[in-house]
Amino acid sequence: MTDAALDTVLGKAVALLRAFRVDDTVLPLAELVRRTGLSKGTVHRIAGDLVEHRLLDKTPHGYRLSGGLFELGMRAAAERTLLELAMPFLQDLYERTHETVHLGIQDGTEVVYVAKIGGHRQARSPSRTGGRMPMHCTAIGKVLLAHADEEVRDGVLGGELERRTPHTVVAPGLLRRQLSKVLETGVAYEREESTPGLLCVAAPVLDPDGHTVLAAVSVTGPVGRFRPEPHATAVRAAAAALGSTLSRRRR
Amino acid sequence: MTDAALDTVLGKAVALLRAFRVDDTVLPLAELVRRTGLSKGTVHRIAGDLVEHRLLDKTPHGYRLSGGLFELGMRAAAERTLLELAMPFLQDLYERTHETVHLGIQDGTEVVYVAKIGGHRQARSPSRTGGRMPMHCTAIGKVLLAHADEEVRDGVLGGELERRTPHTVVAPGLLRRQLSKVLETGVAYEREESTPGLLCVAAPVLDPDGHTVLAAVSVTGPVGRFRPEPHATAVRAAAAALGSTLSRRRR
DNA sequence: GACAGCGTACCGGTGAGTGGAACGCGAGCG
DNA sequence: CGCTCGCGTTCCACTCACCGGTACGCTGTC
Repeated sequence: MTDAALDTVLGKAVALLRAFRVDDTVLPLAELVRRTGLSKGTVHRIAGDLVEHRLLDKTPHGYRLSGGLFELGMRAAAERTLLELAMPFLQDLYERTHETVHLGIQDGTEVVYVAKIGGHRQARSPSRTGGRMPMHCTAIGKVLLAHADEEVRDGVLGGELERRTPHTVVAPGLLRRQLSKVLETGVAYEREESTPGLLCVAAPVLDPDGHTVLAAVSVTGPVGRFRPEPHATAVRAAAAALGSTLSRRRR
Repeated sequence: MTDAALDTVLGKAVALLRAFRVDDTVLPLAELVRRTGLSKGTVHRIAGDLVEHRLLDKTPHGYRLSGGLFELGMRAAAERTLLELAMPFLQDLYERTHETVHLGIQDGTEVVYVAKIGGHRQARSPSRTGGRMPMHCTAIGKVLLAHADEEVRDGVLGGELERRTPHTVVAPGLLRRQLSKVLETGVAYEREESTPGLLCVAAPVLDPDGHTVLAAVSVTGPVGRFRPEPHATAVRAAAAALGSTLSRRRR
């Protein structure tokens, strides 16, 4: 899982930033040394530089990603415009369902969540804005996968399908059948396949011209009170509306 | 306005990233050269490196901040936890008012917006998640300023108060009186002081123990249909509830 | 067809960056 | 109590990554 070249200052700096995993808040120097494999002196200096450049904060217990990085991240063009245009639709969808609403895009063989909104009673899901999940075991992932390039689809289906719960679909044949059903019906379901106790419906945000997926929208709720099927049309409608807004904006 | 040292690779790289202003989407190489003052060769190389490290995307028309940066930014500890904990309250507030809801924190002498949610009919405001505004002419800013350290308050009031609209309060005396009223009443108002046509109410998110401001919440709407006063109690309630949640979480 | 602006590529000198070693400190433990 | 271990910090001499000037090719525009 070690990524890019560490032989340049920049590479090391990025590695340092990337050493922070999604639920880390503050990491001590030593931990950074361990994760990056860099020498103590180097980490000390680079982390210091990053603090000066306001990408890291130094706390008594170690370093943490700073608000400057948050600001910078929110300027990322694609994600931000998608987020801003989508917000009203997600908002409507939330109001209609009062369940957790997600907006996700594809990146490589994974899903990246661009937005997550929910109320007080929201289902405890491990997803986070800016977080990642595998495609094969989430509703959003299945939607994206169903509409993805054949290459990506084969890549995912060909690789090892991680079994995250007893319900995770790991048989490529079954999954493939689910995906073609997604294309027919316009919605994908997930039933405790990524996280025990969670159910989910998702629909694609399509570019009406190019027939490509831009993103996917979903509604998630807990086993018990929540049934995904009744929300299918609402999710599909929200996603479709967002799709036409996006393509209108594009010209 | 040129910030940190450009004599190190890292400084240059950060300068390149920071060269993207809030509403830039894609910047050509030449523009980056202009903004950073670096030599063409250097920009070319560093931008290329940043692309390899997935902090920039290269498009036919130039470079843009990439999704990787978005992901990284969403891991910034303080902002993310604040955002996640606040979301349900903001959501409630939006549902109650159906107007644009903001969550902002103080950074130096400015406001940084951590969240902005709104529906289809939202007021056209220049604010953006991750964006900045001056403190003296926004409702959130006034709230934060009123509760800020004396040092900060004096700094802002002592400096030049930018006149953004004809309604902007630039008289330090008047502003100071407004601020003490904020402390009395628990809400701040803005009436077309930052943007023509916009009205706003904001309330502080206080740490009940330390009596320090953690953030501020606001509701914004357009002149005409929107009157801020009726929403004062709702905003105050939402902010207070968020405050006690935050401090409960802290221990 | 000349020109201007852009993106790309190349290169030799040099100082920024390197990581190992050494230090002080506090916590945990026998 | 003294020992030790892990952590953060500082220092330093070597060296190679980085620099910016120069040169090239391409694409529009007047």
